[in-house]
Amino acid sequence: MAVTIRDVARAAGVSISTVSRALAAPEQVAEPTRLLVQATAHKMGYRPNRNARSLVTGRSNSIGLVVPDLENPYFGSVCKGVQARARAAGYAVFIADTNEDPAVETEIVQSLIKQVDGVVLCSPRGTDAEIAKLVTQTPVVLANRLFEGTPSIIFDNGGGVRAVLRHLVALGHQRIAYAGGPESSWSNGERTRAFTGYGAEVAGLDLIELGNFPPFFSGGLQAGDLAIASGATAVVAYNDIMALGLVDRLRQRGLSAPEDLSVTGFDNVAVSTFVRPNLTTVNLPRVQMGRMCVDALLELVHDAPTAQPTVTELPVELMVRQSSGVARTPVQQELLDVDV
Amino acid sequence: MAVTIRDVARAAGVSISTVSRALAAPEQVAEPTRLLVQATAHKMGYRPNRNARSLVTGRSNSIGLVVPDLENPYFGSVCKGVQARARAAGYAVFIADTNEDPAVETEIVQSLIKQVDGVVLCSPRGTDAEIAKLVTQTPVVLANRLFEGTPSIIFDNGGGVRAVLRHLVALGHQRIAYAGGPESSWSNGERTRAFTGYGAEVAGLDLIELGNFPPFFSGGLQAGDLAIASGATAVVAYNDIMALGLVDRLRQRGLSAPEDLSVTGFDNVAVSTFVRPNLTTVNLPRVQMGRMCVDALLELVHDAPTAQPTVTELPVELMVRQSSGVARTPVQQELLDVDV
DNA sequence: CGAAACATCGAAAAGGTTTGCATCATTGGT
DNA sequence: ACCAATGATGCAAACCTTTTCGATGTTTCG
Repeated sequence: MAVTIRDVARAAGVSISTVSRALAAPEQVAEPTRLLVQATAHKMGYRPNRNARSLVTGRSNSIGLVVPDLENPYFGSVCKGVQARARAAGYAVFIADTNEDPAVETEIVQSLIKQVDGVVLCSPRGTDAEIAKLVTQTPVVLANRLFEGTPSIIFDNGGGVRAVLRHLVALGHQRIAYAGGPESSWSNGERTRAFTGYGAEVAGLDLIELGNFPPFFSGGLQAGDLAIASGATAVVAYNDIMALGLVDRLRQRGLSAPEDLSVTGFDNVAVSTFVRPNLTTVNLPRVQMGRMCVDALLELVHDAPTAQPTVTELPVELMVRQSSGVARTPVQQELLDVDV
Repeated sequence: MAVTIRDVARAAGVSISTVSRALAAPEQVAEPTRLLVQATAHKMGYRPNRNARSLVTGRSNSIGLVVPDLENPYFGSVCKGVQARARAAGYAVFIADTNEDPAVETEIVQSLIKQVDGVVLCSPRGTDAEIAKLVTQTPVVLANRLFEGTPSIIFDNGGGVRAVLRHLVALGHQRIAYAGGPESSWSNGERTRAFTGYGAEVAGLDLIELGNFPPFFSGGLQAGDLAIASGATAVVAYNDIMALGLVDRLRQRGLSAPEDLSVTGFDNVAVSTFVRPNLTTVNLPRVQMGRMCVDALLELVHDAPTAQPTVTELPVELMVRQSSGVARTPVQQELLDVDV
């Protein structure tokens, strides 16, 4: 059915090996032969069987991409970057959605390993032990997660949080709350740490952790009431969707952002500019993260022994928009005075 | 390095073929042997080399998924469905993002063909001729597009539009505008046709086409002014994001939905419930679409000769929310009277 | 002119799996 | 007790390619 290298060889009157070389390593075969072979191959529409090639070379020219949830636009962006860069490098991309389930994650990765040259693990939910086991089996690059000895691409979460806080402080906020994401999330840990750490850097701040919430709209609704009750004048949300929920809960309670409470998000997902008030948030270069993951992975695949694992921290950018404003002075601050 | 079928065979004290059968065709091997082999294979962490398998069977057990834009949550959902179902069936998924570019689309599909058993083409932007050529080369299932002789999964666009219009008419709207999406979009064609067609079904309606707009927030902003100028009391937008833009433009002009103008969307993307007013829209079961694409494709791959191409129309659901309300009677209708 | 280096190409192995066919044992029927 | 049928398992070919190694013929240099 399909035309094989054998057919080409016969048609061109040369050996199989010559055909292989004429196409893969042209400099190793004499000009006339090379031209003949290339012409015949092209005329017959010959395409090397990638499976056969992979079987002998041990390389598949494809990579795996594992994400927790394909429906989440956050990961969609990363996927886009990964796919684009991989394609440019001649690699195909296997995609896997773990449904946020660590068990599925390990299982799915295991089944991928055999058919790819390496894996990009995006925001992995698995334990360190699981990752440790994985990295012994195949080249791995981590996104949004650190693991000793494995190349990682991460965002400057700390820088983002500090930029937000600096911005809020400049607006006169002193009592600021943080509405956290999932406890198991690595980036939430980073952001929480940066948040509380900022208290030591800047004197006179009153930083409140509201707790951990599901990183969805509903989580923001929950956090909203706590934020109001906390007496804070500004809330930093773990991500944009939560910030949206927060803003909405404020409105439900007859309050509004930024007049009564400043609200900030994280991620800068598209929707943050589609709503009123536009969300002040931190832009994360997600597509670029995808691209860099591929770069790091291919480097690992090719120069495996020499390359030393590095962690790349991508710069983030504060996007000041409408949901943050000057701290309100009235009621709440007076209450605070009473408190003291 | 990796554990092969040979290792398992040696460890279990059986032949290679027995191992192969014990795992792939368990009914062909005696109970005790089967259990022994399965146990050893599992213990050793044996995973069949898919390349070797594909080489001999001629099947890759993987499918290709081609989408216009991975960053678009619409396609993210479809991807999720495709991936989940494919995985359940033991198939891996190659993903490809065409960047909405027809040229890239054909190019990328061609490079995929040789390494997959079939392709799911989601909302293809290419011409019919390109699709015609493609379907001769590999099993193909189309999503959001019809092509003679090729299985397709589509949404009941017409039903969705009619449901929206029925809803608006019930609210007293008579002069209704449609803000179209890209001219080249198949589903926009369907929706436009249903929109204009509804005028014939229901007497006394005044249906206005505002034109074609980019299916983004910016497109909605553009359409907003035209909608206001049209004197319509309700606008049906091609999709949710445009509807968001429309609502925002209304607000910028000092108007609001649904008081001054009812606005409806299409797709029911997550964000449509995160905004005020919540968007009245049409829910499309996108994840299910992904699943059904895989079902159709695998059927095609397995029973190729017998199966006759079918088009499956997925039911949609009108989600009535806040952005649509009773038609306003004042100013605009009086102006209309003058007009007549 | 001879030998060594080189350029070119072919033969053959290797890669891991599936599967048709052969073999062997067991069972049931006569 | 023998034969046929059935069931379980092993043998070996085949899938298509890359790549090592060696063979052959050619050039270069001393």
